[in-house]
Amino acid sequence: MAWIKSHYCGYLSPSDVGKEVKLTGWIGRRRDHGGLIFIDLRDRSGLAQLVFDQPRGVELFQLAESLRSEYVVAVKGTVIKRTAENINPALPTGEIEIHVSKMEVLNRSKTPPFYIEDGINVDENLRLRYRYLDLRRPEMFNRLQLRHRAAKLARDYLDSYDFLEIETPMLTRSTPEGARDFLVPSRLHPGSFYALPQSPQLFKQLLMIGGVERYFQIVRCFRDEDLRADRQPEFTQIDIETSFFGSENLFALIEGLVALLWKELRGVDLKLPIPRLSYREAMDRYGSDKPDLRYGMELVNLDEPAAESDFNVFKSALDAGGAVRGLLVPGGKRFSRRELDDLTLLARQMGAKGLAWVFVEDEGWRSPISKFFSEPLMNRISETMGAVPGDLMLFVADRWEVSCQVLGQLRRVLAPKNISADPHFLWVVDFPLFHYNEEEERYDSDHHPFTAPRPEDMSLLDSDPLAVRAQAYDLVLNGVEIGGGSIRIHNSDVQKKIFDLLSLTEEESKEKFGFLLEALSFGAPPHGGIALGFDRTVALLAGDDSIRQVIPFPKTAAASCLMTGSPAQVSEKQLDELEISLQETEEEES
RNA sequence: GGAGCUGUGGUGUAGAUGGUUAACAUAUCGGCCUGUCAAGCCGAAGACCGCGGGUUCGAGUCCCGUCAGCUCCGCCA
Repeated sequence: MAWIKSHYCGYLSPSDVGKEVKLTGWIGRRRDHGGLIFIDLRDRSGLAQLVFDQPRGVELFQLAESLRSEYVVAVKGTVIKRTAENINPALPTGEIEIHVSKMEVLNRSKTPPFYIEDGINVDENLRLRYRYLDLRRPEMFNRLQLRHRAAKLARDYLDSYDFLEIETPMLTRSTPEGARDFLVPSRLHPGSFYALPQSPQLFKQLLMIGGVERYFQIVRCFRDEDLRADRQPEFTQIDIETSFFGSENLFALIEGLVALLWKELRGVDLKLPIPRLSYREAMDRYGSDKPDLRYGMELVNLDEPAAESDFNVFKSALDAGGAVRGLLVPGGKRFSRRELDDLTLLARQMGAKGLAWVFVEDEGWRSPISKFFSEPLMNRISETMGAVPGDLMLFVADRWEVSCQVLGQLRRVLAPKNISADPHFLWVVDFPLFHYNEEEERYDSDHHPFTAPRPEDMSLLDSDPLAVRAQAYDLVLNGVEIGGGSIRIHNSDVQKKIFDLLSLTEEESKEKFGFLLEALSFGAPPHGGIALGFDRTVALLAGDDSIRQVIPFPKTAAASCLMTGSPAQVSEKQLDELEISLQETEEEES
């Protein structure tokens, strides 16, 4: 029997009744009644019920009796309409079944270690070790399919705007700053190493200088940092770069793309344009540079009333140029002393010196700090916060960033339980160009060293670098950063100046980035771009919390692959060819 | 680098305060069964409780260490 199927199992319908079909797939559940056997035949499309009984041939029936889970078979049979009482409304193909006339077992299978079906509850360990079995589960195949469709939509969309998909090197050079690089030793240059790209950043800029004008790439990136539910050592970006294309054009382009994805893949109509918040405002109102706008609980500025209190913690923070911010927790009276202690601990871990709390009751404040506040002041603060009896108010007084960030973290922890999954997109713009690196005692790029300052802030580069705003932007969805980009520096003098401010010596910047500085001096067009985190985007489209769900073969939290056993040791010969010797591992003496 | 949670037949779980034959469901194997779709009924086999120490007359249970998975902090331009 030829193994080409005439139909997919899951797409058979009453309109196929009477047809002779050829099906291929895997054996799912088997219901053996002795003289009558029902078998769910599964392929990537879904299930169809096969029926075997004695009168249709003893040999075929015996073969059907020998079938076990995950055997691979090809069958030929007739699509039959089920009688009314035998219809299974829970199954898309529940109105029909296949009366098999011929069957070939193409392969047998060991008993799988877990059920090949949706909604299973097994250790992720097992799923990762047997990922190929996990991928047979419909919900996993659907994720692969969703990912494919998202990629295809993005490609076609960008193609329609004249973007070219262009590949860039995977073996490139290590650059300072940014994440830790994955290094690849060079055999032809012993002692030298390639780095896998953290992103194609420099290459896409060089493509702009190369006259491409509109580039994109759905590309793997590598960062040797610790993992999270939304971070893998290798991940995929939709990487975009354009020339002669200001940030407004870029926003419109990306908004069109995400609207297309959500429309086609989720049936959701996004309201465009996507709202924008400056970094400053996002921090001030939500305590985060990627706020989740699906719920309120905005932070409240209490600088003025706090200054009038006798509470030294508030006053000294304000005197030092800091800020006092409040977070209202509606109905927060249910919090126990112990839960408050946990919140305080969290606040301390986030860098706050402490956390002040106030229960608002009918009689007024119940709080360890109430003695520092007059009655009118307490009322004024409650009013500013919008608090009513039964609510809990949390206050942090510290440096502005700390006050905001700590309460922003608490806002996330204390978020309402049943927030909708509706997509709330947001652009966060006007990031600072630099932040101060206390450890290294120098300025670091907030985004990356090729980000252009806002033109009106250029003069601040010399006087107050930390006040310079960048032409950088992040795309945020429901509290998740799904993309970020910037307008780049296209002038070699400005680029030199930035390198200088980053405390890169002329020698260093020439050594590491000389090719870029030279390229910028040959008529570099104004350009800029963005990269969307493809794994995160697909995970959000799929409604998953972890990007591992939408990556076919992901790594564990310790960055290993449980299926292949990578990373693994290599042979002496391989190391010799690379002139690499391993250090003796130090045995602990105890 | 740090913190927390988890680890018991193939799988998912139960095993208060330490007590001798580690329980249940499901899967598996065998038998019966012609309308099931989580098929049903009967029976069988299957676990040295992640690993290594320790405390104890006695450890799945308590202690220490270690490994693995997950989550978070640091880290991620």
